[in-house]
Amino acid sequence: MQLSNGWTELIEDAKRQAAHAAIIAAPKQPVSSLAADHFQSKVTFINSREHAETMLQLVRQRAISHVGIRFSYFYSRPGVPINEHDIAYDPRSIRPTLLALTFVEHSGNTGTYRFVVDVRNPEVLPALKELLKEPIRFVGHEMKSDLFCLWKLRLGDVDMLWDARVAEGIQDLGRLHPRYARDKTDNGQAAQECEYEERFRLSLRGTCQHHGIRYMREQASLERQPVEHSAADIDGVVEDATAIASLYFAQVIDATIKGSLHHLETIAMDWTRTVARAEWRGVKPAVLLCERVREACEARLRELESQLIVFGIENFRSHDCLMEFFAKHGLLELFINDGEYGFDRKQLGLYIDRHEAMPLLYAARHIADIQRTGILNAQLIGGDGRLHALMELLGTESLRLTTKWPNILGISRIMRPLIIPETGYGIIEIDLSQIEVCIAAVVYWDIKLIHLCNSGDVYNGMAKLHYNDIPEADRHLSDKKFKKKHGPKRDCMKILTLGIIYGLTAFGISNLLNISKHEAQTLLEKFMAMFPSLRQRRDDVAAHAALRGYACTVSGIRRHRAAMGPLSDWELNWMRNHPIQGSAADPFKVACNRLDRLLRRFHAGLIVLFHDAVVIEAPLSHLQAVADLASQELCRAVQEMFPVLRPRVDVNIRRPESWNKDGDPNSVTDWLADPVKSALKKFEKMEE
DNA sequence: GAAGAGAGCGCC
DNA sequence: AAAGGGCGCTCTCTTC
Repeated sequence: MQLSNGWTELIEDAKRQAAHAAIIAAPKQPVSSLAADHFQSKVTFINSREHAETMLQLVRQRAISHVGIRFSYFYSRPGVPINEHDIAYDPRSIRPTLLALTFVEHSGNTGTYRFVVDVRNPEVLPALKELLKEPIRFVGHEMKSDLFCLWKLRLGDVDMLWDARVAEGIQDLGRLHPRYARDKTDNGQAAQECEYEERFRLSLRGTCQHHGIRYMREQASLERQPVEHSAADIDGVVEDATAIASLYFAQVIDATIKGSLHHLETIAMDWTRTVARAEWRGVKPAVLLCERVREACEARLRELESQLIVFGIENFRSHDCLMEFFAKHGLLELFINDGEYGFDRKQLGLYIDRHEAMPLLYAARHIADIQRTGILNAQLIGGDGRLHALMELLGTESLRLTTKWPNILGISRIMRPLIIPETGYGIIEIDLSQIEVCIAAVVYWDIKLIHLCNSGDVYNGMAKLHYNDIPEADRHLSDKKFKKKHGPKRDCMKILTLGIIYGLTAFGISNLLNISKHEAQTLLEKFMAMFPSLRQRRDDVAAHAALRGYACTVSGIRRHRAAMGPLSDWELNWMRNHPIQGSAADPFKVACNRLDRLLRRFHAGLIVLFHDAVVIEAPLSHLQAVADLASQELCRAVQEMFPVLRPRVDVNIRRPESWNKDGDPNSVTDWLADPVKSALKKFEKMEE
């Protein structure tokens, strides 16, 4: 390990900070006891250095349990309209105006001390910075914006935080899943009502209402720039901070009752900070390359569209147009599936040589898809030249992250080189290999599967067990060579394994492998017979979950069903899956939380957080050290939580000049050379 | 004309 | 009878 590199910078940073701190933190007078009563039952406005230091002294003298914090702010850049309802703001353009702090004291002198700090006056900042280092629980609501304000003001971090929105969101997961609303289907509005209800439930007002705390404030506009603080602004932000402070104990008790306190304390709260920092940091788009991709898409699509019109396809995006076209050529029966006609790419690919128009159609679909790549939207680039995708912590029932504007997690693999590092930096990606299979093995405690997971490529191992026609000599090949020689067998094992995790049926397998239902059934039976305890425990766990009404991860996060009566197929599926998907997220988040702190010494940072992989932007001089550290932390976190596992990582570090898949930084330029040919690449071999 | 549903595609 | 867990995004078509 070469950790020593980064320490030089760290120490220099510390020296600079120490020199700075010596100037600002030296107390002017000896410490004297402040009359605490004086600060109770009123709001103290802080707009000078002297007042800020008094506040700091008071906090240090009192036995504070926690503090509710709330910034008021606006965005100096106008937001980018995404649709009728949503506006994307550049987080870097945030302008904090006020900070309300409600300190809660619970020993002897029970009560609160309420302050509002005018953070537009730089004089108050040094004392504030000191205050944030105090070992107090800082409680916020949707703390991402509070953290952005702290970072904008260069006030550093808060160590112990509690996000009341996250705490609320983690309880009762699953109850408002839109699927329940849809299945009841008396009216189509149900799903939307679900979303609205969820939004209200997680709002400060909704959360206060749930816990019986009085709170009536309306949210202020984010683009209005207050010239002077009105009394209403000040009252409002104080009311927020005070309500937030009141929520803390109620939520801790609630979380204790519902079994999620441990998860909140050890994973979720730090995760909010980790994710906020990734959003704050953003990713850098290769602007010129994006432009070239945009132009290529437009040009090629125009060509393809006019060619398709010759064949009578006026609009290749229209289902009806395709129906008409295929009916005219007597090809419609190729696309029938369960009484419906589907023209998805798999089906088009299957019959690509049935008509001259098919390849054109296939290519047009592909290119239209590339055109939708979110990072091509130049409007979303922030003032710092980077894309700050919105990262939502509570976007899924399994507590995986979701991203939007742009959906950075959904960028097609070949388009990843559109993300590049800043000058002097490189991009690396580290994946936990086959982690969900490993977690399934542990959660459902199948010794045989655990052993396979620990002894190398798990799909290779399964193939060796499953197929008895593999020559003895091949069984001792390296994973890489085995994979190359017995690729199809390995792929089959992979699909069957995903079947365990995702609840695939024989019907689904027959579709995926293009085999008959009967063959699929036989294959699945034989496969499941290899792991009898996995099957048994998987069904036991689901049966218990059904009785309780919720599935549970290893750290105690529950996903509830919202219906009574017998389980639907879908519910059975997620009840089997949630313990795996949700539990796999835990060690991943723990590792990211540690990396969020550890990478700072290298001036490196996490930029994309997948569900089992991290993308890191790091100075070229420390690239290897950062990769080693990240690999180590990812493996360590898995091992701490699941000591029986021997996790491995895949490190993609060879071409750090861009984000890429499997070390290929040229996938975008290759695509640009001939987009149509690229789209049809998989059919080339068939023609030869 | 707005909004929802569904299809289809991308990611893990 | 349905048939693959978790998502975001965009386009078309229908409905209110």
